Amino acid sequence: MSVTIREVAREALVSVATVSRVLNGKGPVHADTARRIRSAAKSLHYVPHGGARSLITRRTTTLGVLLPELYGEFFSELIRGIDVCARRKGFHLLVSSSHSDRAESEEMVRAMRGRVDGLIVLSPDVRPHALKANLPEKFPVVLVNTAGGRGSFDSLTVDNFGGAVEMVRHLAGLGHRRIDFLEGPAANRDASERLRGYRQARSEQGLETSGVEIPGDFREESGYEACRRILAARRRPSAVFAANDSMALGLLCAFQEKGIRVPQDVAIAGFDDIPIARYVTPPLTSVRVPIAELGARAAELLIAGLESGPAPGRRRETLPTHLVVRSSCGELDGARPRSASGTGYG
Amino acid sequence: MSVTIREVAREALVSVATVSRVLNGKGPVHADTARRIRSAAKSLHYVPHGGARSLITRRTTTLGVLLPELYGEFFSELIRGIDVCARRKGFHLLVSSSHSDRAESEEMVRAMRGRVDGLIVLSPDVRPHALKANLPEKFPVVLVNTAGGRGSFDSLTVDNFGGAVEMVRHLAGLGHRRIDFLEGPAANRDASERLRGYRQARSEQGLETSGVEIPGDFREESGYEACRRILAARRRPSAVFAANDSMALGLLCAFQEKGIRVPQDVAIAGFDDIPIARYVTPPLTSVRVPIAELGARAAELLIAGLESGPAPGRRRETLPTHLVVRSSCGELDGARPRSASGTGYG
DNA sequence: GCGGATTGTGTAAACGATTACAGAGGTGCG
DNA sequence: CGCACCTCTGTAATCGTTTACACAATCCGC
Repeated sequence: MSVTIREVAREALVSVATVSRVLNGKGPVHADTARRIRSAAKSLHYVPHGGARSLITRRTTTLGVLLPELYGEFFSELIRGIDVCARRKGFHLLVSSSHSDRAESEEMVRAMRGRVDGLIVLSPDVRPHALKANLPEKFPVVLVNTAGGRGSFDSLTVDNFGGAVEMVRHLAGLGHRRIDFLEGPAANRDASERLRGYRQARSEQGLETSGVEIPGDFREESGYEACRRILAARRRPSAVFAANDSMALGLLCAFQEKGIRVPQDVAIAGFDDIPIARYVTPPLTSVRVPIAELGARAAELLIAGLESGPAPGRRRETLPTHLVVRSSCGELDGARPRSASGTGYG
Repeated sequence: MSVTIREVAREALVSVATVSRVLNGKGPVHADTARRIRSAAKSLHYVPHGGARSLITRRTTTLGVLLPELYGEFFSELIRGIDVCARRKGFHLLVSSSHSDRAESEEMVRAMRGRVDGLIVLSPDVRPHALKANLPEKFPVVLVNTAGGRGSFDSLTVDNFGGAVEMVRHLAGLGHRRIDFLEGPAANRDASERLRGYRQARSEQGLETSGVEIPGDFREESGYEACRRILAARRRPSAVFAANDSMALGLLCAFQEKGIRVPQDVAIAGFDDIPIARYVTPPLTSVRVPIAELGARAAELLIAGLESGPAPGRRRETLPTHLVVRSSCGELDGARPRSASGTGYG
């Protein structure tokens, strides 16, 4: 079928060992021989067989990435971050997404054996113990935004809690006393941390608390729907803090259709700072989440662990978030913060 | 290091052949023996080594996906589509993105040897001949939205040309005589096809033609920037057709900041129908591109070719696009088309 | 009780690479 | 000249599987 090292050897009139040496740059080989081998390899379109190679070297130079069903740009940003870092260090990516139930996740974990050197896991469905049961002893794993990474594996999170706290303080600082919160999916770790931050800051600031949490699912549609509940309430909020930007934008759209002015009648804030956030009217105040950096850092951590053997101790890192103030909360008078404020999403 | 089939065999007091037979469900094995083997495998956390296995079976049950540096949701949607289909057929995905120059692309192609059974290629940088030079004879490949797939490989496209034509006709039908076009990146195939469609329909409809094409790069920022050029022109367009939604939204934002009303003062249309398009004010008229289906179809085509040997003839498919009319062009009077109009992006 | 399936299992040869080891030839030095 | 030591190359073992083939035991119909 496809050409092997043996055929290259025959063509160049040498043994397979010498071919291997030339192609991997190891061991001393006569310049003429090397030239002959290289030209034979090229003319035969020889490419070494990854599987065979990894069998003996015990390395695949491939990182596995396990993802849940994800909606929107988070996924692609994260992959991009991981990929950039992995590529720089000479690694490939074996990605598997869209697995929602736990059995399927575990199946994926098993399928990665012998194909990857380490794993980056994002699925909140994969419990640490399930990972352990399906992986070789001491297999390198980095958990990202996953619940209960306690002790077993290296793990990485963004400071969802801190970002939410900061946003609520910002809103309170602008004089808002009643701030509704538009929740994300109940099972989602990021969502619950943002909710926790909101609650903490709300009570810390002594804000109103009656019936101000509205269910949502991170999608534009649910933000749009939330409008109805907000308008139906006896007392209306002066600000709404959505657990992510997509919902904030859905809500913004709904408000504008009803003739409710933002930010004059009600302020809106989001979370994530997706690229479009600064290009809606009014531009959306949000919390910048360094998604690409999160991915890159995960890859970095994993590869470091790969090269230096098992890590000394389990690491747990939290990446900071940053408040991005735009005019949807009335702070600025229509001036649009330009890209000089940092893109990071490019 | 990690447990092999040999250790399972020893534990279950049988030969490796029998273990393999049980785990793959081939050949007759005594029920008791099978039970013993299965329990040994489970207690040892045995997982077969993918590399070793693929070496002998000559199958990896993995599909390679080659992507360029991509911006926005196109990437994640496409991957999702591919993944859903691949998973259903029992395949994994080896993804590689962010390779921009050609040498790097070729390197990636080579790296896939022995790791994947077939390739889905999106990079416009990978010329067909470069593919041929770096792949085994008859290696299954499906090209997606790539220039010059003429003859060599199966290929798949969306009807960018037709979609653009349809949009211009729609705008002309609303009475617009001067329709500016906001271009995508010059090297991008989708962008150039959309431009071609725009030009074709423009001349077909006998519309104005002087200096109405504005450079852009598919990003919000360039749509925002385009506003300046449009306002500086001697004659202003009554409609602007952007080569993608991101730019359309950037332009919309810029217009609104200048107090120019959409659609009363100027109409705006986009291309792609990204989820946010129906949640801006006013909702954006666009062209629906079935990205996820595109990915799914690519995977389907590839897998079909895998299972039935080399395809009879090279196939070339074009997926249809659909006009999605919302109020940004003045057709509707503020009523927002609801998700009943078909999501497909969920 | 005897050939011929049938069933259950083991032995060993692949698959395509890497690499330890050894050997061949040349060089420098005492 | 002999010995140690390079440089260059080949032989063969190895990685963890699958599977063709061989073989033993059991079963069936006569």
